[in-house]
Amino acid sequence: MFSKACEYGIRAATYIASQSKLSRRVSLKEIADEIDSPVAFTAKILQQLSRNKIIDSVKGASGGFEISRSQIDHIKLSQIVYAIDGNNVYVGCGLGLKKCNASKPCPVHDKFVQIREDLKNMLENTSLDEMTTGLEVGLTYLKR
Amino acid sequence: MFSKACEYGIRAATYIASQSKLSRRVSLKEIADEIDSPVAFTAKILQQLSRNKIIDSVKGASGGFEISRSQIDHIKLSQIVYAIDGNNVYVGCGLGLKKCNASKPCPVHDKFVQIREDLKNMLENTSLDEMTTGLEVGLTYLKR
DNA sequence: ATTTAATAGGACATTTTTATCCGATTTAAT
DNA sequence: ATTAAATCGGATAAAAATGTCCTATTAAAT
Ligand code: FES
Ligand code: FES
Repeated sequence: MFSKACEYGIRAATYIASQSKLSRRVSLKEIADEIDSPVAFTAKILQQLSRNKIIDSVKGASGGFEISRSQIDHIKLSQIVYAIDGNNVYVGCGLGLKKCNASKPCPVHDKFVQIREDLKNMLENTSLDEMTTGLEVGLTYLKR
Repeated sequence: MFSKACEYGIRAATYIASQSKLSRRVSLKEIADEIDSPVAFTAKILQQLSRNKIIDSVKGASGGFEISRSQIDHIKLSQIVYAIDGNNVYVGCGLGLKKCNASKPCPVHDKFVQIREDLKNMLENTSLDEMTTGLEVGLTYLKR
């Protein structure tokens, strides 16, 4: 569904958001540990998210990653997925045809578009804040 | 969503089914041409489908690939996806946690499982025969 | 000023996926 | 029997995704 990079990206952003809500800036190492991801690879993904203004990075001693309260409320999963995996999940054909388009559809077009739209709507309607609510009370997890 | 191999596999099986309904056995070359896929790679995928009893292969001169009428009616997309991509699309966590399980769910579990189940149901309820119906009348396509 | 702890980013390595090549085998037709 | 047309299967190659390493840069603390 999503690339590994994207999965790590969502988990990382969610963890950063959860800690930012507690006014804790977090380090790369802590993030990788908390989401069970490879440290150096996670660093690359955090850079991408930072360049895309999804998270904030602070360099130097006592630096780390954080997300502002307003961003926590406004950033949706769809933006993270788009920043890392691009738009294929939103517009690509389920059978890999060069274009997905109702004027020359593949045999699963109608059924697939429904599912793709459901996924798109889910991602567009899920904020980082919503991602953190279960975490805070121990109902959901970022590793297992 | 699906691997390239799986996309080619579905398209190939659909094309073979459509021609088998016309009592035409088709060659690897013709299949690759009709679904716009790399010939040698497609050969590997057809072997997989053949070993999994999803299509029949006939060796030797005038050989090729075909699907029996009863198989066309009862093979579902889910079986093709499973044969090539395994079961991750049916049971995997959307955020890549090692296991997806309601007892220790990731933050998107509930929403993701819904979409995953919709996709699963769609694949389980779409037969190869249904895949071919639009093709036959020029309403759907396997390349563009 | 120096040290220390952190991210940034380029280069490199490994693994997986995608794709190609070629000889072996099978079967129909001659 | 020989030839031709086809799949089978192993080896290899190329590309993409995933992962690692190292140096530069930044900024706080001393
Ligand atoms: S053309 Fe295949 S999903 Fe739209
Ligand atoms: S635990 Fe992530 S989708 Fe179920």
